[in-house]
Amino acid sequence: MLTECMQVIAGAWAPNVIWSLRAGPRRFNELKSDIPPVSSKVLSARLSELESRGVLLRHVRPTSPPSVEYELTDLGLELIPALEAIVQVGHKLKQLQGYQFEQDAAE
Amino acid sequence: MLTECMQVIAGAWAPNVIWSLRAGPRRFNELKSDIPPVSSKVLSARLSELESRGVLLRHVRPTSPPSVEYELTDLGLELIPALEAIVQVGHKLKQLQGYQFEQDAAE
DNA sequence: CCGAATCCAGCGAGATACTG
DNA sequence: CAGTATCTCGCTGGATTCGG
Repeated sequence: MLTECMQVIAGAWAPNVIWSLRAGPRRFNELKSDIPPVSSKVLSARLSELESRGVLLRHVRPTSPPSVEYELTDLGLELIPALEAIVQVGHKLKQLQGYQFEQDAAE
Repeated sequence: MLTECMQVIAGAWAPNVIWSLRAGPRRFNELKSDIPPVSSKVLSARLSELESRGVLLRHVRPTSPPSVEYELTDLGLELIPALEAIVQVGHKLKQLQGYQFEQDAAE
C-alpha cells in the first residue's frame, strides 16, 4: 500500500509542483519560475502524470497567446499537510544537529 | 526548503522503513522481511542514511549471534502522520477513479 | 546475523533544439 | 506561451559474493 501511494508524489519536482500550487492556480511558466532548476520537459511530464493521477486539474483557455492553468484537486489539497509535516521535520533536524542541506531559495 | 526536507525520506524504500518502524523497534532481518523486494545492500544503505539524518537510532546488542535493533527517533515519529496522509490520498484516488496500483501485500 | 564490496544495467533527468 | 523531440549521461538500485 505505502509504496503505491507514494507514487502519487513520485518523480523529480513533483512535490515542488504541488507546493507551488497550494496557494491557488498557476500557469506553466509561473511554475517554471517557481522551480528554477526544472526543465520544460520534466515539468511537462510531471504535470501530465499528476493530472492523470487526479492530483491536479488542467484548464486550457482558448486565448492568444495560449494560456493554461493548473490547480490542485480536493485530493491534491490533502497532500499539503503531509508535505508541511515533512518540512517541519526537516527544519527541526536542521536546527537540532546542523544537518547540511543544499542551498535552496524557495520556501 | 521543500526540496532539502524531502531528502529526509529520499531513496528507495526509505518510506517503507519508516513505516515498518512505526509500531516499535525492529531488527535488520525483520525489516528485510517486512519489505520483501529490498536487497540487503539497499536496506543497509538506507538505514545508515536515515540514522545519520537523525530519523532513527541503531542499537547494537553484543550478543552472539549479533543483534541490531532500529527504532525511530522522536523526529522520525513525526513523519508517520505525513506518510499516513499520503496513504489516505492514495486510497481515495484508488477508489474514486480506479487508478491502477501494482499489487502489494504490505499494509 | 548483519552487513560491506564489487559489478553492472536501466531509467529518468538534464541539455538542447524545435513547433503550433 | 506551452509544450515536444532526441540524445546523452549519471546515479541508484539489483544481484552476487565475501567477511566479522
